[in-house]
Amino acid sequence: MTAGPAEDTRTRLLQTALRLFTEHGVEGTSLQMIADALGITKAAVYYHFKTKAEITEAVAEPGVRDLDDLVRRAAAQKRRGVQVDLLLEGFVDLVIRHRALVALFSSDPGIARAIEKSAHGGTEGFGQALLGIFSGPDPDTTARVNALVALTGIAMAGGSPELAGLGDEELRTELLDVGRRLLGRPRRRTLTPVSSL
Amino acid sequence: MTAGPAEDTRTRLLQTALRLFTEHGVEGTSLQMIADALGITKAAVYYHFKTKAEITEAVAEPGVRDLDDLVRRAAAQKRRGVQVDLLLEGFVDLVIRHRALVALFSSDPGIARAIEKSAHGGTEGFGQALLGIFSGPDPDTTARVNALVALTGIAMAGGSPELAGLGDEELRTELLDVGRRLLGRPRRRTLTPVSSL
DNA sequence: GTCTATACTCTGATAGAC
DNA sequence: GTCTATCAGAGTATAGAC
Repeated sequence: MTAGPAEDTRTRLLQTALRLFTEHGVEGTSLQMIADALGITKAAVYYHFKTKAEITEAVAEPGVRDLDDLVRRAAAQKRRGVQVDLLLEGFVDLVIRHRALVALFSSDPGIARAIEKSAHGGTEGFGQALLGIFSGPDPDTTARVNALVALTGIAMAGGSPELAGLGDEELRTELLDVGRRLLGRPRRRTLTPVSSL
Repeated sequence: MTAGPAEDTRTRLLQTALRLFTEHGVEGTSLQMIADALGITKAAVYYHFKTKAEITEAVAEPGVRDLDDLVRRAAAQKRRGVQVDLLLEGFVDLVIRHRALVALFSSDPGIARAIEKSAHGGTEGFGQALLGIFSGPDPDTTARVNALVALTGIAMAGGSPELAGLGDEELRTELLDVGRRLLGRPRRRTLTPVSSL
């Protein structure tokens, strides 16, 4: 948490790792590549992170943290409509804010597993928690399918290179629209800015 | 293509590989694990496939082949409505028929890359082709987002363990419904059976 | 506390004997 | 068609320089 030369190397390492992961995938990025890019040795990398998995977890951590916060905040709401709206808007904002990470996560099991492990402080993946709120209590099959398609579709579309050229605001409006349609929420203008989460 | 003892080992190898890939992911499955499960050595595996990537491609091949056929058949249709309906129904059927494969492909870049390489006989991934038909000519942003969400959502939901307990017919109905909703196609009863593709 | 040197095991992959 | 032997490179690990 404190600043300093050590923290600096650690930070540079994570930035470099994210870049290399994005370019070559997690599997396709070796510790040697990271070390070379930083001008240090493989063993030096190992000093900062005991395993490669620890690096992927640290890279994903900002997104995981935001997602975890979001789920807690949504779960704390009493009315289901508010719960769903808050979760949907928060999720869309999160996908946009962490676009690079989401793109990586959407197409790489290394990151996906890191997220499931590190998050929610427990055994259960919090994909379950998201789905539970989106599909509601005692959901029928249709509700479950719609919730799943909304969740995965928003994440995949948001991370897709296909839409990488879209601006944040436009992408946000589109993803919210499609999410509301799938979840049966009324379409409305929301004034919540992207930076509010 | 001919039957025989060689083909038998090859077949067993691919079955075993799919099972292990599903359990541990592509990256998490070593050639040694495959060899051990078959009671042969790693080098024997290399007799049947020159690289590990060749194994993942061969595992994915049945699904890739069906998808390729589907895209060609859809592209051959003249009217856009027919194109979209045929592609949607075919895609849903395909996801259901190759559930295990889709689950793997949805969460593993090893398989995803194998598919993009081996398919459509060329440089361009045929995810583009699917998207092109779904989003239509000169699509606006909304159409592109809806097509992306439909495509990825159907694949991810169909391959999700969350819906693994659903029967083929029920899953088919649900995925078709959500797909039609996203693509703006009229909901209708279709009599095309799963086995018709 | 930060890093280098070195080495160990396992992976994907190749060559050649049977 | 399968084996043994071997390889370079991966992730992991420790000892020790500074």
